[in-house]
Amino acid sequence: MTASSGVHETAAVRSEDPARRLLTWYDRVKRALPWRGDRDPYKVWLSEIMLQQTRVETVIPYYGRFLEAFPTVEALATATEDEVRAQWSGLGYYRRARSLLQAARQVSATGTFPATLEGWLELPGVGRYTAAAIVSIVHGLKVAAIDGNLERVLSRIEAFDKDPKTAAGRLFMEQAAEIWMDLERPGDSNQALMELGATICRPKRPLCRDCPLVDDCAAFQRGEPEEFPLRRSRRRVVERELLAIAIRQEDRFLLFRRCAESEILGGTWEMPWVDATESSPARALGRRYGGDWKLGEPRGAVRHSITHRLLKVTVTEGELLGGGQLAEGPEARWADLAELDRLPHSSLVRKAMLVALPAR
DNA sequence: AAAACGTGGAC
DNA sequence: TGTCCAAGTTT
Repeated sequence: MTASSGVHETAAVRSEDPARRLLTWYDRVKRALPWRGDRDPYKVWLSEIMLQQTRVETVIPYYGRFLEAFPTVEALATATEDEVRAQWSGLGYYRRARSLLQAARQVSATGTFPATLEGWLELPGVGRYTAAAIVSIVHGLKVAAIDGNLERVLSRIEAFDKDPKTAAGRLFMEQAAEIWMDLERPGDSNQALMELGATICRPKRPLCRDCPLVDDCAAFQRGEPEEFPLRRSRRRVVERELLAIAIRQEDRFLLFRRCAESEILGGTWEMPWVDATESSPARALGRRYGGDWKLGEPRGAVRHSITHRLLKVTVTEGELLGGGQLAEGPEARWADLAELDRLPHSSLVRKAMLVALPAR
């Protein structure tokens, strides 16, 4: 690969080699993040799970609150799923919370955290990236943690002309990352590359003037850093329309707990909804939540649509007949507005609920 | 291998 | 307003 061109430099100029320059830059400008500078496996693990597909700024408050609620892996292991879910609420990708709890129980039963890449990979929710990040930071093992930042940074430096997500791309990334690994500080090498990707080598409008590696960057020399990394064509977004029924009692809303964990937002409390293509929404509601439903006629002032990614939600008023489901219990309960603020899926059901409020 | 999985910020 | 996409993992 092209980045190996620097290998033949003499020892005299070694202090200026790109990997050294990267670490020097990192030491100078790295952000002071709550999980930085702590090699406690529990904290590093937690931070890495929370950071999966989630921005640093989003994670910070959750990280602190979670540690207050569950200061140790033992504390987490003895928590209930609902307690963990409550701390995770709003962070997204709720499978992570379930996996985290399962993993905590595994670790607690074992008595100790893993200390190898393979050991970490056995924990649920810990994939190749996360395991690599943890062992490099916590145990100082020389393993590249290839995340989206690394893929972008390395694709640009090498002007790599393939999708990093392909098998060939992944192999290339592993080899390219190797060059940037400092034997003394593998964790910092990984974090430096990630920090560079997050703050300088951004997806859009990278700050190449401030980049410590600009002289090593093939994409910059071509004048088209934003063209990398190459990505396979996007799949078409298929929209699915849902009908959400706002069942109110003054300022409280009826929520249901859906049982299937495999569905979207599985296990969380939700507003009753059905697929909008159902020929008989009332009957579909009965199948989904039980009981006999009768839907009120949608009124213009109340009916409202929002679109969220693959979903379109239409809110309408409805009535629930047959009082059995109105009682609070494991399947149904009332929630007030304050609680709605703490519900996940804020862009979807919560907003749908709020627009269903009577006009002031 | 491709899809599913949440949310919020940027443009 | 719509699109992109972020410290990925799982099936």
